[in-house]
Amino acid sequence: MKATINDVAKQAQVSIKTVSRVMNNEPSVRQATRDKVMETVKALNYQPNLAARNLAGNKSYSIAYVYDNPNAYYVIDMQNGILSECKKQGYELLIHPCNSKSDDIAEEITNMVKRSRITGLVLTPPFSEMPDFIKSIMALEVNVVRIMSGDQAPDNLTPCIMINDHAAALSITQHLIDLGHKQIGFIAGGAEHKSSIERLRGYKQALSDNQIELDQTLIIDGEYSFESGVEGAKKLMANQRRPTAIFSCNDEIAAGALFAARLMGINIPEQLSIAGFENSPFSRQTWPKLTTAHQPNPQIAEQATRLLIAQSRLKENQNNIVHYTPELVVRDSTGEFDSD
Amino acid sequence: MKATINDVAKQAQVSIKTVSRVMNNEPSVRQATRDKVMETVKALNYQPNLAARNLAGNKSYSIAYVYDNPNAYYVIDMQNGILSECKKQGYELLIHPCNSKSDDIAEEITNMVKRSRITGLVLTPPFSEMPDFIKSIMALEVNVVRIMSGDQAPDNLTPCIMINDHAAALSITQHLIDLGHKQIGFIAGGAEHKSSIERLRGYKQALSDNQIELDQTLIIDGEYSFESGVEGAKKLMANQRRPTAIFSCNDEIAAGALFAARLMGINIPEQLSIAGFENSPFSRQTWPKLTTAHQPNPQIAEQATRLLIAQSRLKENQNNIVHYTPELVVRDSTGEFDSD
DNA sequence: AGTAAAAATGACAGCGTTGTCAATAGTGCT
DNA sequence: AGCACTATTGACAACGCTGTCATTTTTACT
Repeated sequence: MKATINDVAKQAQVSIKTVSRVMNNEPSVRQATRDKVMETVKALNYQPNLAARNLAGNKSYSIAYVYDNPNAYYVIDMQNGILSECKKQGYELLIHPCNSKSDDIAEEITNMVKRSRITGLVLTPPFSEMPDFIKSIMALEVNVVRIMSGDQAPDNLTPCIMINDHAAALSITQHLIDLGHKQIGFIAGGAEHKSSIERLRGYKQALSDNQIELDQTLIIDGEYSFESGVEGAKKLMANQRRPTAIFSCNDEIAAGALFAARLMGINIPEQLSIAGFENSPFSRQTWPKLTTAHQPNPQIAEQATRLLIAQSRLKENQNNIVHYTPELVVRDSTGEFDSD
Repeated sequence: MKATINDVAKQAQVSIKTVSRVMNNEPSVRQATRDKVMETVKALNYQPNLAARNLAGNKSYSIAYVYDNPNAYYVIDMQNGILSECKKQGYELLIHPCNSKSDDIAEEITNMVKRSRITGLVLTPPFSEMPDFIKSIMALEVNVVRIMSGDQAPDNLTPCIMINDHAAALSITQHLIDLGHKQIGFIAGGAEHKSSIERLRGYKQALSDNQIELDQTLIIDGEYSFESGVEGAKKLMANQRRPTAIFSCNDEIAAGALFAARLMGINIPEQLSIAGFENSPFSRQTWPKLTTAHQPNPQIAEQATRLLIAQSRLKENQNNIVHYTPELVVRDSTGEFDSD
């Protein structure tokens, strides 16, 4: 039923090694031989057995995406980006959702890497931002690429994709300021997330750049969820100094804030501007549509995978760093400050 | 670095076959021997090499999820469900998003199955509803489980999970009727989706059960998207016989309808009731929250995977069929008909 | 204790590839 | 044609495990 390399070799009247060379696009095969083999491969509909290849070559041509993120849109974007590059380079993808707070998470990943002889790991926050975890993983012979928030890599242990949340948050805040807002609320996404910290930093920087005094009561310690947006907006609107605009740390929070505003009978954007961050699909499915910052996750994932695979082909460390800055997308949830 | 079965055998002073037996939980190993081996396994931190196991055993302990679905929430739910069962049973998951309309899709899947010696495939719509595709895949020695819409399996080629969209749509429509609505619009999800057809059938049945005459102008040929919901609602509200309620074929359409209603200044649910279908996360993130039908996708996926693996252990065909009916979830987007 | 049957263990040949290294064929010269 | 290379090809041993079947040990009886 399933043809093996032996069947192909026999029928094409060459050695199995030659078939192997053709299948792996190795040099030193005469064109005529190559054609003859390829013809037989097609005739027999031969597909190399990956398990055998992995075993013999002691490499797996497979990478794993390790994540702990409840955001379906984010995960799917990452997966698609990784898969797209994997397909190009003939790699397989194993997905590994898991609990980053589990005690033996490092062991869990280690075992997976060993069992499947994983070539490389793609890590997103929070894993990419856990130094001890990174170190224990690096003890294995496995390549790692990290996608994380910040403007420079924390070390050069691995290639990194750095997301400049600081700059992006700065431009969102500047956008609000340009619209005339001076009292701008901020709903954070949780101190355990570097992205939230960086976005807050950008927010503060923008205020300071424009000589607007920072008002701590306008900063809410939230988390990345719809409910948190609801709560945050309620608190902010109950503040003695009511904000005229709210910068929510992501779209989900912003959607929650929108929801809360509606409950309180506040019109968006006439009475309150709300900005999100992420440009997730539902930032276009709210009413009004959200002003936000766009981060091209599939491309980022693809790039990361490219770096990872490139790294795995090298012996020495290269550890490229690539930077991305999410871009402001202005929609209908932000408008001019109207001092009614 | 990485311990092999030989290292374990040597250190535990048994044969590699015994180690193999212990690792695979086979009977006929004395408890004392088993303990001795396990101890050594832990000491050496031995993890069996899956590639070697697959090659030697000529089976892969890995299944693939083949899908073509833009709905991130759905895909993630399915993945998580499949993975959960895979973890329990020691299987790996390969995800394979692809274009169901591509000409050589059957070949693409065939090749993947051959290369990775896939044990089984989990298919969701549209793949599960493509008879020719199913037939050509069944020609391989691969197990398949289908998750699909309908009240009975179309054939008994594979185990199936049947989603009773008809019954669920019937109860949503009945809910609207119970609220006093008689002019109920329907925005469909596209004739290429069995789910949409079944939901429409349920809608019609409910009307007929209640002696409400069917008005074709209240049925809109839409598709499963937010934009389609916007368009559909606009058309319906421009109809000479304006509906007082809209049953949208899924939550995304419903969110679009909600959006359109807002644009037209129509209050929900006072002036118009809107129901969705799916209970996706954003059915809770709209204002007001959507009445919808809940379908426990992760459990369905888990169950499907269980059937798949069970099937793969059998020689003869069992092909179990399991039925699920999504359940009505009443929230705030539907209310009593108010003949203002 | 001795015996037959059952239970536990082991030896060894694959599984379908790739890596290594040797062998052969082809090329450009003189 | 003959030589020294270089390009191409092939033989064969791994890779780390499981399947098969033979062997040894234990158990349950007489």
